[in-house]
Amino acid sequence: MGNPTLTDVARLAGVSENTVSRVVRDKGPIAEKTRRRVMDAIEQLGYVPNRAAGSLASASSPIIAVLLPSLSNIVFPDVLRGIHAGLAGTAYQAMVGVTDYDPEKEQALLASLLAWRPAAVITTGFDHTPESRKMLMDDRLRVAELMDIDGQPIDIAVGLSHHGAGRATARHLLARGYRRIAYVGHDWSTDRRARRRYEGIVAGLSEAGLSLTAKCRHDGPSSTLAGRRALARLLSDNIAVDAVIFSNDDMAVGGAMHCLAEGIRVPERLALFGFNGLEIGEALPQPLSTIRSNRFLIGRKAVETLLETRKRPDEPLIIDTGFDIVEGATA
Amino acid sequence: MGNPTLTDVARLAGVSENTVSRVVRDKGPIAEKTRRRVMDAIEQLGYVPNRAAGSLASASSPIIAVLLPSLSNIVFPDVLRGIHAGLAGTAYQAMVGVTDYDPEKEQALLASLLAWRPAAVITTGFDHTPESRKMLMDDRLRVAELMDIDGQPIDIAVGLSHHGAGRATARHLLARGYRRIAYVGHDWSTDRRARRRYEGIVAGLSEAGLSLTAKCRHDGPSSTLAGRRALARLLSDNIAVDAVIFSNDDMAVGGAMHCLAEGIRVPERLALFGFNGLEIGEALPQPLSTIRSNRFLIGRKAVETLLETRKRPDEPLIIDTGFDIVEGATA
DNA sequence: ACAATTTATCTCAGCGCTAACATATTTCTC
DNA sequence: GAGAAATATGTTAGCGCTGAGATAAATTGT
Repeated sequence: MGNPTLTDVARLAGVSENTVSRVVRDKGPIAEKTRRRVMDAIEQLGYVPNRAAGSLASASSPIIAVLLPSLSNIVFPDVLRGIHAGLAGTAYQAMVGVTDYDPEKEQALLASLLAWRPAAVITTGFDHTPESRKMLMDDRLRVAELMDIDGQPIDIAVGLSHHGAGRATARHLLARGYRRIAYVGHDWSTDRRARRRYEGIVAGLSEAGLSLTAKCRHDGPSSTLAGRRALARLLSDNIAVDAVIFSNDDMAVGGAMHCLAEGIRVPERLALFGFNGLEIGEALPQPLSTIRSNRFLIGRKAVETLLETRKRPDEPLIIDTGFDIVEGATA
Repeated sequence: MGNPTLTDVARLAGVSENTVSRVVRDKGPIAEKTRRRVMDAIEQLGYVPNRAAGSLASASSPIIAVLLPSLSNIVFPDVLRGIHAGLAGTAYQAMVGVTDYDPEKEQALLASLLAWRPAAVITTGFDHTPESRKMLMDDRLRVAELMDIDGQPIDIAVGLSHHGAGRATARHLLARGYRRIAYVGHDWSTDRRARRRYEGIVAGLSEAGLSLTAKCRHDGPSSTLAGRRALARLLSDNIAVDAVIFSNDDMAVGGAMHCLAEGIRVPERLALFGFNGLEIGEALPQPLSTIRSNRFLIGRKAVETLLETRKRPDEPLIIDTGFDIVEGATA
């Protein structure tokens, strides 16, 4: 019983423990002959280094703590994919916690993840409890705040301007001649970025001297079903509307389904616009007009930047992964 | 600099290190008065236990290694949600690796995750390299193999019978009077469970003396777009077909989109059937007929069962989370 | 060929915690 | 109120690895 340890390998290879350690970590000069001998011993014993011991001795662990608000729609799994892509081939491991958009939960998870002395923390947005903020302020810790860049990052922020995306949406629809624009959204007490986009939309319209013709907010998380129902509700008020901006693609796809079911001609009678650029939008009978957020890129870029240097930059760094308007056929 | 340690807390509280350790881990008898004193000291110093040290000393870590084939569609994030739900409130943490359906990658990730001496490993399916299998055989390690139960588990398996689900699909369509049934699928060299369902479909049809009227396989991962295109291709052959079974809901939703775009009446002219029971299927103009796989439950149940007892059962345990036919309106 | 480098390896203390056992303190029993 | 039993706390020896510095071996320059 008991897995083989460095000592076992060292004994078998006839070298000191430290030499084995150096071979394993590929650190410091090693004679090729010695390396081979050590590698053979490792192979023979099936040695797997004990990371707990390594972390303890080096006072740092190859762990990246990742705090995501949710895994319920594909957005954050996409970010997570990006994170894993950035981590692939390194010795680092992601340790994920799900906060359910709750800063208190974030704080609790953060405390428990910090117990591993991670090399970095990846979290979302700029809303943290004061306690969380205090923990994240520690200069020895790298911190990435993802998704949003409209704020003051602790260390680095990677994402896009949601206000800008909202504004771009408004301008796009205005340029296409739509004037009676409505908004269909979901609960943004949790999803602050949806709110930022909304504010951007309002700002964009107001620059043209306009405002939203109507709005309808579903009181809960976004979903296709919610979008479908919310659009139905909005239209039942019989206010003249020629375009609807949805809080995201899930909602927008639901809206498209409502139009299909009710025979509402899109975009002639009603234009639809989403946000995120999900694959499902492309597969609709008419591809959804939307804005592509580069979620995978956000995750990957965050990891790459964090691993680039062990130390924080002098000034908080903002990495804008941008967004693209996807023309589609619904607006 | 340097975080406060057990020793610091012990000194401040005027007790021995071990007492602090026992308070922190809530283990062994502690006088209420002592506990309070220690807690105060912990609070005052902002002490966070070092898990690396703990793991080293106790030769086990509160880590659950999770190996998922993909994060690209919502299926595995759903499982992961279940895992996190099961883990919430415990001291355990999930450490996730993504294998891209590649047993070699699984093996590499497994080796690297084992370096943390996790309490358990959660992986998917029964296909592992011999080396992986050897690592998983270690009796001190709990192992859960998720998604499928048609096989011989190492320790426990949690999931559903994909063969059974395929068979149920065939029977359901037969009972509804469909006879010319086609199959539209994706690449199953990686996704073995899709293949098992296919085999179940064939078996179900064959019990009624029938076989598939036509089939079309997209050479790549499943997606809405792939489903849409594959159905178009299938129908372009002009073979009389009155129902199509898709390898999963992503593909089926794509198929539904094709029908919407082409004005094919569903289910009168063509019935559609999926697999998974995704939310998007419910939001279609006609709710998709499909089979609900209880993905969240699979993840949660796996964790709960693993944490129930530290030791493996004498006999490999199979936990059937079942499946439900979702009637829908497309078949 | 001898010192000055460079390269390769070793020695050893200690990271922060836990397990096992020893010891002290309180509570009960008759 | 003495001893047994239960409860509460302390002592000590590592867990397996890494970092710093010491030492040895090979290479270079002159």
